[in-house]
Amino acid sequence: MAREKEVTTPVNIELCETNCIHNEVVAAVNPKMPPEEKLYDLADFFKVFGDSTRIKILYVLLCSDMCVCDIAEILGMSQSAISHQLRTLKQMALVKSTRSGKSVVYGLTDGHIQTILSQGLEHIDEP
Amino acid sequence: MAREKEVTTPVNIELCETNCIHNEVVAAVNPKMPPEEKLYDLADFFKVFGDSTRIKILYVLLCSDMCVCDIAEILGMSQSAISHQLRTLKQMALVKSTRSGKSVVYGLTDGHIQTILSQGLEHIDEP
DNA sequence: TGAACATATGAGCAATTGTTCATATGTAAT
DNA sequence: ATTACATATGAACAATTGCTCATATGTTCA
Repeated sequence: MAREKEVTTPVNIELCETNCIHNEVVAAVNPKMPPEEKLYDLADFFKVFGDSTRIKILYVLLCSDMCVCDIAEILGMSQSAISHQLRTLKQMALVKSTRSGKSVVYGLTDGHIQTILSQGLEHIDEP
Repeated sequence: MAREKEVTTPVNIELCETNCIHNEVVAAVNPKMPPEEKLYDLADFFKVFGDSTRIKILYVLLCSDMCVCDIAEILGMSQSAISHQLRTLKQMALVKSTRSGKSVVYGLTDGHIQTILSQGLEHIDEP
C-alpha cells in the first residue's frame, strides 16, 4: 500500500529527512575508512576463501606441493574443476605453479594462508 | 568427438586408469584433512568477508558501535540493504546487536575480526 | 490509541559463480 | 610425426547472491 498522505505541515520538503542519524558518529568514521578500492580488493581476496573446493585445495597444499591430478584424486573431483579453481587461486597469488615434465606442481605462496585459515577456524570453533 | 577406440590390449578395463596420481602423496594427505563439515563451515565463514558491503560494515563498526541508519548513511546505501547484510553478519556471529529505544545498535563481537581483516590487507599489499 | 519513526523481512530480479562438457595447448616417448 | 598423457580453457547451465520494493514488526511519544 502507498504511504499515507501527510496531514501536518506539508511544507518544508527539504527538511523532511528526519531520521536517527548521529552526525558526530558519521563524521568521525568517514576519515578513518580505507579507500574504496582497497575494500573491494579485500572482499575479492576473501571471496577466494569463500568456496569449499578452494578451501580444500588450500588445505591439501598445506601438506605438500602437488600436481593437479593428485589434488583432483584426493578431493574426488574432476581435473577440470580443480584446474579452474587453481586458476582463481593463482590470480589471487595464493598458489604458485611450476612445470615438471608433463605435470604442473602447485604450492602455496606464503604463510599468510595458514594464518588466515587458522584464524577462521578459531572463530567457528567458539561457542 | 568421442575418444578413439583402443587398438592395443582392449582387455583389463579396470586397470585403464593410467594417470599421474602419486599414491604416497595422496595417502599421506588424506588423514591430515580436517573433517568435510568443518571445511564447509570455514568456507561459509569466509564467504561473509567476500562482499564489499559487508567488509565496509565491519570497518565502520571497527570505529564505533552504531545504529543501522548511521551505517546506511556512511555507506550511502539503503536501510534495507544494510539490514539484510547485518543479518548475515549476525548469523555468522561477527556482530551483535542491542536495542536502544527505537534504534538497534550493532557492534563487533570480538577481536578476531580485526586480525582477519589485517591479515587480508597484509596479503593484498604485497608485491 | 494512533501517528511517526527505526528496523526487519519476504518476494522478485539481475548479476555472479562453480561445475560439466568438449576441446585446445603443451610435453614426453615411441 | 604420431600417440598418449597432463593441464588449461571457453561455452553453457544451474544455483547462489545482493539489491530493491513493499510491507511487517517493534518502539516511543502525544
